[in-house]
Amino acid sequence: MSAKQQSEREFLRHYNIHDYDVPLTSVDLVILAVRDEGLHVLLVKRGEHPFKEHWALPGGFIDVHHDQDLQATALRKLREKTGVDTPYLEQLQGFGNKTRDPRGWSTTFAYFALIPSEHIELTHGANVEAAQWYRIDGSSVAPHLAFDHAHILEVAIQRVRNKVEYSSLPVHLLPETFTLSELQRVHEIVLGRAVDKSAFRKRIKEGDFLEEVPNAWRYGSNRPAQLYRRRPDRPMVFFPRVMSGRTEEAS
Amino acid sequence: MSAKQQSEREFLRHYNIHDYDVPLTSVDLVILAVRDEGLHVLLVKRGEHPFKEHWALPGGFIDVHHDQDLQATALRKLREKTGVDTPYLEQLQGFGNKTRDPRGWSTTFAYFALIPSEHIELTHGANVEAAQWYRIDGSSVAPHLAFDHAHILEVAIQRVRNKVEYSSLPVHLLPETFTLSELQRVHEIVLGRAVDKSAFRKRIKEGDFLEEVPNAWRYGSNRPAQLYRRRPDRPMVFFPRVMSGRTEEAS
DNA sequence: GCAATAGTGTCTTTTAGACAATATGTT
DNA sequence: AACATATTGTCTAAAAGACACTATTGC
Repeated sequence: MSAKQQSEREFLRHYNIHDYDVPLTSVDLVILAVRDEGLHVLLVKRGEHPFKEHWALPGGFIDVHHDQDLQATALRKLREKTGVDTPYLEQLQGFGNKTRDPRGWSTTFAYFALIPSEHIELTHGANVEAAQWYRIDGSSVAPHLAFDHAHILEVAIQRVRNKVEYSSLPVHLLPETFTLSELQRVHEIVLGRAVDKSAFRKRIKEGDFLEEVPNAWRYGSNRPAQLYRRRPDRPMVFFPRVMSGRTEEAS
Repeated sequence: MSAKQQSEREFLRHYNIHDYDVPLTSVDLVILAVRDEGLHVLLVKRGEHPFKEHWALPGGFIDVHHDQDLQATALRKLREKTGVDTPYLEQLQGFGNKTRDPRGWSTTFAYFALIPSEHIELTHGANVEAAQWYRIDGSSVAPHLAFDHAHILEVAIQRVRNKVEYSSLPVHLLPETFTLSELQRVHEIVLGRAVDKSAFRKRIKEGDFLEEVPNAWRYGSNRPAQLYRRRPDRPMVFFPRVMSGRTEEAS
């Protein structure tokens, strides 16, 4: 072993994180789903201090003994609350300051997850009294949430709305298979405005991140619609142009 | 005081962060500048363990007694290294896992800063032996950096390259006043390819985030060029379309 | 005048938006 | 056939790319 390594080893032997004043570090989740023609976020009622009895984003501390990385912490929390195992999960942003948590300097890594609304069973984990879907109306903010969670939620909604304009993100709000009209509807719901059918379909086909499910159709009292599914090899597509959206409101 | 508040107060009296196993939390900075016709990142040589003597991104721990929030920590670090006080500063992403730091589970909030290359004085703060500008070539990664800093740098470069395509970001790499040609050159340097003059100028004017400096010109052995400066009321502009960039390499 | 860079104009290409037309199922 | 929604086509509009042209300085 080199002298350099020896020296580093010596340093580590005496290092103890408890000797330092460090901030709290947590992971919080903005879990989004489309249900009942509206975008919804999952909130939980806190069962423990601080902010006991307040509604909050699901989240918690990193388990330094079991979590491999931040994403693992986020996935663990998501699984605990929803049972969903393979969502679309993306880091939103970090938040951290002196005042957001009464316990002291605190930071959080906020993630957002998109999940298909079907077959979600809300489970009440430890420290949680209740969980519920809260509808996102316009750009209005949620009611009074614990910590700075109202702010985090706002940032998340903005990010998702924005990303819908130029990426294939919204497919993750739909189940395995879906029709183009259903996909268009999801876009309209998230954006809060109508989208031109023809332009939308041209754009999606151009993006080439979907494939037809052979011989699979959605039937109704009208012409059947082709079912599509995501192409697993194209997890995310970015369009070179945003939907400029001069179109009127969604119906 | 309500029973609820009483209860929360009681909880906080007994709370002590040192009772828990928590991860390390730091803030790291990717400081970028254009100098000598190339994009450069500021690296420092670590003076302390771990990774003593290794090159790393500047950064450090949150000072829970003095820093108000994460941004303040980042600004403090930036000021310590460069003397720059009002850069463009944006949070890049959080990174955190079990293995990135030999001291144990560790997280970092990575920021990137864009600074004009003029009049930067590199200062060696505490725990730092040396600081230097490292040139970013193509998409190649930096040499062996401490921790996962090579990865963080890579993500930062990607983010900046991407953002240059659809936003007014690059003005922050230039001094107070500059010509459109100089701005175009910065775009070309960051993107690594040539940009069409006419299209570029139309786009910039369309964006309307610059204003002419009255009666201010850059002289040379050619036609003088109008000097421009940022419009303070339009800190960032996003274009509805990316520069698709079918153009050849930069000269 | 010549070199060099600043700045503009014109034509083409691409893709979204508007909106009409056609297709195919159910009732 | 009537209806409802799926799917496609046609025309227009907006903005970028290619590239040529003009403008203004120093030498």
